[in-house]
Amino acid sequence: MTKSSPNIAWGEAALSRPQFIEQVWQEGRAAYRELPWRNIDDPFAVLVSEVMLQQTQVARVLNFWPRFMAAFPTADALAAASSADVLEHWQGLGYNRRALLLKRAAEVCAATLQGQLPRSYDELLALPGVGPATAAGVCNFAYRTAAPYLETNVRSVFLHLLFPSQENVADRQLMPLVADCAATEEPRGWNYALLDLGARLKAETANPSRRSASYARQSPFAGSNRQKRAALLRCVLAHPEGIAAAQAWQLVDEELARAGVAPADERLKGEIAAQLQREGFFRCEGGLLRP
DNA sequence: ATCCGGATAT
DNA sequence: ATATCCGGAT
Repeated sequence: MTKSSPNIAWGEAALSRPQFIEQVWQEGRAAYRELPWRNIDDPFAVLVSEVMLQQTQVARVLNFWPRFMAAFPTADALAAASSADVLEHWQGLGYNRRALLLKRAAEVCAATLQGQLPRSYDELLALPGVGPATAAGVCNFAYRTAAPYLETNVRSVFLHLLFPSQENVADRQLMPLVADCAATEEPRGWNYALLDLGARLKAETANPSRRSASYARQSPFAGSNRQKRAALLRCVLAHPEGIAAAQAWQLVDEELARAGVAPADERLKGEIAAQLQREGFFRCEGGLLRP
């Protein structure tokens, strides 16, 4: 049952493979969203959009992708830019690590591929900050070469149509179906249809992806390490000439206080600053935190 | 107060 | 396997 190749178990629903594919094409096309990073062949521009769309919704990315691409139009440009400049353009998008990883990916392309992006899924996957979904996104959308693309909107479509009542559905169950459908003549259009139908389903009904085994609730932001990390980074970026750690933390504590959040204790402050340095967000030179 | 969302390090 | 990483909208 798990192996018979043309007749893999097609979810739990009474929907055949051709019926499923037809329905996704029909409803996905009807729900089509025109987005600035769509229908372009430039793999770097697509990579930037895919990385921004990791853990960040379309509405937010719309405010950032055009400005980012104007500032860093090519992998060479991003590789040559300062981390501070790149992080500045990322502020407000969240999960700042992604910006550093994207810049490192650009540096790999600049150093080893004359500024071009790799063509193959496996080589894309090897780039910093590029996982299975992002690598598949670049293949499908930029190169129009088919690759199984499984992210939240796609997951929602498969769960809604093929696992309508099952809870805790693992990606391991979904992936064979996604891969089966991915073998198409039109990988770009097919995956746009999946994304757009998924987005429509979420707008109309309870998020089907909540029935995914990998769905996780977030811990609260207020009072979190994430909040303090982000505030410290913003503070250091605002002082290009460098700022003493104690002074930076005083400014951060004031900002937290305005948000009704207690200041971090000294031990935590040290750990957060050290962690950010280790990850490459800034350096400590002559007692000054410097982007 | 609750919601949304991929990759990486351990 | 599990913990961690952001911020705005609602």
